[in-house]
Amino acid sequence: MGRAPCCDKNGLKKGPWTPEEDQKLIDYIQKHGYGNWRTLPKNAGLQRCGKSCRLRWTNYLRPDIKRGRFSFEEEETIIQLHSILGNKWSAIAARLPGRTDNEIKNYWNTHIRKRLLRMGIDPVTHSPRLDLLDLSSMFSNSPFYNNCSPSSQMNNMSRLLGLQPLVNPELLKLATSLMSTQRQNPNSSLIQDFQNCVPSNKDPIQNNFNPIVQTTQIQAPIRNPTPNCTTMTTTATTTATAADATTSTSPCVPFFGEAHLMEHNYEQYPTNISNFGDQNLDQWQGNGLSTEGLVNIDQPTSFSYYGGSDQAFMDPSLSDNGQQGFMNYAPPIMSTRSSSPTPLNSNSNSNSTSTSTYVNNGGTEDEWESYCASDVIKFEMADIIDVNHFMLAQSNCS
DNA sequence: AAATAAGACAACCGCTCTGCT
DNA sequence: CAGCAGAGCGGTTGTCTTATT
Repeated sequence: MGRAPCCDKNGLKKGPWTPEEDQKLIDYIQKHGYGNWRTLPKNAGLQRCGKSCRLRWTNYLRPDIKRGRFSFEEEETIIQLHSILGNKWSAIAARLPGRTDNEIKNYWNTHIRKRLLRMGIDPVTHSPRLDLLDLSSMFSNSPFYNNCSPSSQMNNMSRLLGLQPLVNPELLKLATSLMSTQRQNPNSSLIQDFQNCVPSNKDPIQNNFNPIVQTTQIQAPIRNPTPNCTTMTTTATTTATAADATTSTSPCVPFFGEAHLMEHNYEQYPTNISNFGDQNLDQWQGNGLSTEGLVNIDQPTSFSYYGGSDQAFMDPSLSDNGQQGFMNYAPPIMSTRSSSPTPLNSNSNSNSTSTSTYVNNGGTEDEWESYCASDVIKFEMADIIDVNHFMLAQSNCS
């Protein structure tokens, strides 16, 4: 038996709401509260269906709705959260007080999405749209290319994409090795393991996404800089969901990290994604990968951006007494251009001063776009940590 | 100044999922 | 377990404003 329609459509008004209708709805809800949307319009004297009333209330009339243009900070937050949560507009809206999911969705589709596309950023993956530039096929038939090492191949591609300084050659080495492995043996268990690590996405665009990016995604640095801090490990050979994640409070020991990842003996491919240590980070930076513009997501107070100094990393004192599985990582999250050196989501009450770094102090359009391009090291946070956990921690501290 | 196109935003539609009874 | 209400989502349409011709 099918579900009964939410309303009898006959005689019910559609289209834009009039001020009178708005007032009726507001008056009724102020008197009786909302709920039972099916009977509400009749009781309120409205010729609307309950769903329409609910949407009008939640998207427009609610007293805590903030109208007006989105600020840079809000835009930053949307992009960050979207890179973590995807199209979970309500979850994103929950982190943007006064904004509704519909409003954010519309803003995303009409502004942010278009802008990212113009800049060559895939708004779904938040990564450069290498899928549109399948350069590997351009080179794959070239003797020059075939004689190159995988890292050289990727470096060449990166140069063509203007990404040269942004990607750790060692990471590229692995990625390209994986590519070649995949070419030679598409059913390679290693490739499957990698793909298992990368969250499946029902979005066909993402499903078609170039595995170059996907395989590099899991290698973003996760860092635990101090002893006795909470670490989080995930199982790389399974889908790395939050349920798979385990935490421990054991002293931070050197983790397998990048060097381990670079093992070309794929039989020994690590089963744990662990932290990205100082040495690795230094190497990362030494290879020209700026930490600026990378997001420190472990802070329970808010997102913030790495400033480039070590102080910008996690302070155990901020990690909820080590009970939370916070971790630092260099995620896909890009920084949008900031017009002023204002800490992103700076919370005046936050004790995260050491991590309240600034959004790309330069602030030119080119710089902003280059940060977007650096997003090649996308890290699908949502499948690594429990986003709700993270969000809860955030709200606990806000 | 008028017509048209483009952009932005509000609202709707159809569907799935969840929680409650 | 079935039925219902509500929430949420992606996609789409309608309306209004602004820019362009």
